[in-house]
Amino acid sequence: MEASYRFDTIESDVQQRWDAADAFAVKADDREKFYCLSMFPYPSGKLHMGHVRNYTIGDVISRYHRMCGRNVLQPMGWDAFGLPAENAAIKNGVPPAQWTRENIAAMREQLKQLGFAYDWSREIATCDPSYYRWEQWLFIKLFEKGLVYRKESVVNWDPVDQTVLANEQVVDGRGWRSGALVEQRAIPQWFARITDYADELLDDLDGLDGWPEAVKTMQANWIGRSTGLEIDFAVAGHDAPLTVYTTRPDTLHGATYMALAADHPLVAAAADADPDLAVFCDECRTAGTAEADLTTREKKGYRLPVEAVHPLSGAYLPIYVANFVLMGYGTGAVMSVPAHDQRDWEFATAYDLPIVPVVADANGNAPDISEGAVAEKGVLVNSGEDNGLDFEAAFAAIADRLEGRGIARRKTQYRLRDWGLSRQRYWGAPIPIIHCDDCGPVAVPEADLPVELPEDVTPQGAGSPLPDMPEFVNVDCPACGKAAKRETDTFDTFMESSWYFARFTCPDANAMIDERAHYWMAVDQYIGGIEHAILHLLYARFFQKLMRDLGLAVHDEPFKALLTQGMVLKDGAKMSKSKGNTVDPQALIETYGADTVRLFSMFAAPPDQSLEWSDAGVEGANRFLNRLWRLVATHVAAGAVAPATSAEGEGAELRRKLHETIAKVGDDVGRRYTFNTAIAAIMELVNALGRLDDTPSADLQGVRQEALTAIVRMLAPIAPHICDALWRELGHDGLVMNADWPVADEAALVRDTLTLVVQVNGKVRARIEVPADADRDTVAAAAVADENVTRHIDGQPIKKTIVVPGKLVNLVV
RNA sequence: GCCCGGGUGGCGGAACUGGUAGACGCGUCGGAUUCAAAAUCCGAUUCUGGUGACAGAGUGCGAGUUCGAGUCUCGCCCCGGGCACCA
Repeated sequence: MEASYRFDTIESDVQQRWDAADAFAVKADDREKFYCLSMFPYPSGKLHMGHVRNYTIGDVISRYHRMCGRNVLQPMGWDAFGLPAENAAIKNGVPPAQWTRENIAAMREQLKQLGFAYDWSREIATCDPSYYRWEQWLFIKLFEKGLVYRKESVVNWDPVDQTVLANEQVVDGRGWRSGALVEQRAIPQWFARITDYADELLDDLDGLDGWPEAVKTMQANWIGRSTGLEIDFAVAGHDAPLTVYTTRPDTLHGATYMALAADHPLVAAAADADPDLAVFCDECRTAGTAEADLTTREKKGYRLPVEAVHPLSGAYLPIYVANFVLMGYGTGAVMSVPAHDQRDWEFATAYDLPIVPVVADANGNAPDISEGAVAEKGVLVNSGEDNGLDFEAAFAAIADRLEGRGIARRKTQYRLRDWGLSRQRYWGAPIPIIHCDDCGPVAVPEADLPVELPEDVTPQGAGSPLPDMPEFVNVDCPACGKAAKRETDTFDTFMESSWYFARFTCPDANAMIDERAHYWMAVDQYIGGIEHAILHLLYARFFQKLMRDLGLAVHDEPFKALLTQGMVLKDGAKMSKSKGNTVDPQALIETYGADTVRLFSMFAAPPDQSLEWSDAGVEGANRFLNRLWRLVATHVAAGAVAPATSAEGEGAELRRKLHETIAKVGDDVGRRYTFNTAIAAIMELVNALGRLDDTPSADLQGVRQEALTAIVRMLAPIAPHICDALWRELGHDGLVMNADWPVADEAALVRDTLTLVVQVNGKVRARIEVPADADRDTVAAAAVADENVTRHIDGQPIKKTIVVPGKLVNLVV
């Protein structure tokens, strides 16, 4: 064999073997299936390190399960609609369709170079009409079932560019291109009733054992199910009451004012008579719609000339318009209890409103509210007949009383809002609706799907070109036949990524999905960035349930297990062009080969943590592969091999190390997903083999053959090209990916003696060697007998002896 | 601001169930090889004191629980992700 490691010839040769064998195409069979999916990329132009890391993790898991004998599906595709294509079109004058398809071709090439084991026959690009026609179809089904509806909703409007801006395109309240102050405009948009599924989406989290707790917690908090009380406050001089929702009816006695959204009907009426109020309301509306902006801005209010009546005390409470209350949340009105809610406290302090504590602290005293609100639950004070009740009792008593008077209702509420599906953009899937003056919005008939997006178009920057295309817009109403207009909004791109995992199981199905999905779904392992913990993953779970309820799918959840990948950093910061700290994977592949890049990506950090990129570390990974290659070359040169027979001595030691490593690597790769520690263990074993003579005894040569055969298989999922080549150099036939994953020989793991740590008062004072089967007393006696231990005991009586079998002895004096 | 993570040598990280802190790799230093260099190989490498055996300190900061805490509890600081139109 070649004396040195030539990654370039090896990688191209091995990839040709895979292609010739069509090694990654799969179909349903009798074996246990394993569906491994990495989040598909947006085709931005070329791969970045985050992609390399994500897809290497997925490939390692896929190849491991293949070697364990499972029928592994690992597909790849393109999340091809989105804003960057339109930006590129404006900048370069290239149609988004062309730009996107060129990027896909380039990135597909890079993925192939990296040697990922994808079944390319299943490739999907979401901008293809053959894909998005089925989400148009789904939308129509939801429309028929009443699960999508139209309502007014606010968008960021750039008055100069005459276009709707994404939140990302609003910088400090101004349009990123025009610099104009962004306005908020309400326009009719399509929404999906994800709130109808809120309970199921929340409750089913409990069954997702393979998901990180952090993600489940984030989703649960996002859905935010609460049980509270809806209370009507009478408004002096008005017939209509002011309705609020609270999860803390126990604090009702402490309500000292009310706060309303600028768009609340009560405010609108008052604003007609008060120009200053109208101005204030406009200011409230100019701020962005992002929740972060809303909660961090300075709290401002404007007092209305009307007052509310406290339902228990009958006191008159001032009513403010407040810039931190939004009409879109709850009822658009809040009862403010400044003693027990921090936001209310800040507002009350700023506007000099009374702050009345009504929940006692742990000692039963009125809490200290001089520095801020106290939100902890406790026993009521200053609350008249409700004094002394705890949270549950106070909730029940107050709810019962108000319900009895017909001015309150117990209610379960969600923080989750319905999903806005409409985007006023060109590069997306058209919403299959026709607007007719007589019939209203009418679904495009199924036979007319897909509604194809005209592709030979280059947006110029002043909004979507679709409304200006009569050939697209003008159409006859499918219901009455009269002239009508096509909807020109397109879908949110989360639509495409909410069901692609199911389409991969049957990419050519003449339906959204077919029965092949029943075999492959659910995804056994899903891998992607933690930044998708809420939105994408929640929408995908929602779609799975929609597809189930339409009779298309049989599974309740799309992803059995989830691995959230950490970010790739350089110099402690996220890689970005503006910071100039990017690393181009292409250059590294060309310098060191795909296997080195893959190996370093897996070695530098566990997958769920952020990874600090290091060029020196890449060289280290490359050095290791060189060393492994030379080790195999030396071994092969040493000649014929007898089977390993070692029962004692150096051979037995080495075999124990080998089988300990096999056990550890199997656990690290198969259960823990800590590929970094698996690689470290393999490196230790390779180091141990490197200490042998080049031409050892026949016995040791046999052990070395056994070890190298195991190492090459264990490393094959991570560095598949070099391992495939080494597999054949070691005298094996076929592809290493079709070999069996090694299994540890229990007999080789047996130890005669153990090393225990001896502590005196919790400090390590000695290490002792004891027989593996030594009992407690023998171990304790050996510990006390140690010279250094005796010195530290210093004649003092031993009060307590703690023996942890196989680990340590602690002597307490 | 709210929700969710993270913080360990000069650096990336290891320590899985409360039981030897620093595996493995990088870097650095010393040595071998070489005419010389690269590559490769060997050794050392948490800090402080000591020739050494060894001793003391040490896992963001401050308290606590425990025979024993990087790991558990409470309070803080800093960094990152998400916050509904970036994907």
